[in-house]
Amino acid sequence: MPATRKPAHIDAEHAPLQLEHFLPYRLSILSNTVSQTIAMDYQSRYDISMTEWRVMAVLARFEGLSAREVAERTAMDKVAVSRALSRLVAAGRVDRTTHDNDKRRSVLQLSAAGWTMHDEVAPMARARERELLARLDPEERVWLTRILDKLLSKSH
Amino acid sequence: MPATRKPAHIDAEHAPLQLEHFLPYRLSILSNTVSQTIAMDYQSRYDISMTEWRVMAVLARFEGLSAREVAERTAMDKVAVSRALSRLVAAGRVDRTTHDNDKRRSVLQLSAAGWTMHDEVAPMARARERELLARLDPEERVWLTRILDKLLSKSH
DNA sequence: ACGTTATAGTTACAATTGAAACCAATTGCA
DNA sequence: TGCAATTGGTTTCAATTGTAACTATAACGT
Repeated sequence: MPATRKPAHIDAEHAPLQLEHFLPYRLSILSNTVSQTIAMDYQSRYDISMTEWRVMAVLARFEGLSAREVAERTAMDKVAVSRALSRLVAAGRVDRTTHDNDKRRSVLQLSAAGWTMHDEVAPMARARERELLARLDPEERVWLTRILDKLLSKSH
Repeated sequence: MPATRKPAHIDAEHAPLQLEHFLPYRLSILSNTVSQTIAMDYQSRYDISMTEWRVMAVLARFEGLSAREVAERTAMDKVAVSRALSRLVAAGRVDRTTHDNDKRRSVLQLSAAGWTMHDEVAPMARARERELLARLDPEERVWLTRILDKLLSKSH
């Protein structure tokens, strides 16, 4: 138990950062904790990574996307999407065909097995989200949504 | 420009996740964006990673920590800390000695060069944090702090 | 004091990730 | 047309990270 420690510099000479009050650091800790909790749910049961799950999630909502479109919607880069897809296709969770009018593009959709898995994982993910939100008052939940909307909006 | 796309399933049969409204996903995007912006500031100027910067930040506040204590305060695991430290010591930014009464423990502190760098980077990091917070109203900033305090508190 | 267990930190090896180069198909346009 | 530039996607190689094993020292229990 390392109790309170003497700060290196009591004077403001160096003005060191207080990590535990530094917003970027706090966001990083929270995000990692939350994502890891959810990831544990599916990584143990199914053999799937967070990136693969995100790809499946967008394909559940939008059928027939190309890999590039998946990349856009998941905020992943195209290499990561390519790798996730090759695993998903190999595992039989995603069907990949070629676009009729553009042989470069792939046309992606969940397979039957992919849907089955999705329908098991999606409720778990939502349950974790609810758990998290349950720690806030209704009022706080509204503010959080509003704050994230602002901070995530592209136009600065 | 892929306009609005037809959802794969209009009926609630599969209840797909809406990633863009899913809290864990939004936290992840925000956290990554923010951290990367700050990291760009120092990665280009100095040759240093985010983990190394975090180690320096805690050593700026608390002199003479051991590696394990650094790990605790940065929420990094001990291997990551060990690696960060070996680079920092090699680069002459951190001085490492051995604890008098326990030869296993290291005693760490920023070197003069480390302090110089710290004093240049810390204000930049704070400036980025201010930039981010400037996008919120004062009221929202208060709520955000309160919400993060709650979500980060250990006792669930 | 002595053997067992625990702790601090590093090393080694595998798995993951990132960046650049690459291939193939398509588009733009002289 | 035909050829340069662009786009969709994959591959390759290096760098980063994660996990387990390991070394050295210290603490504990008898």
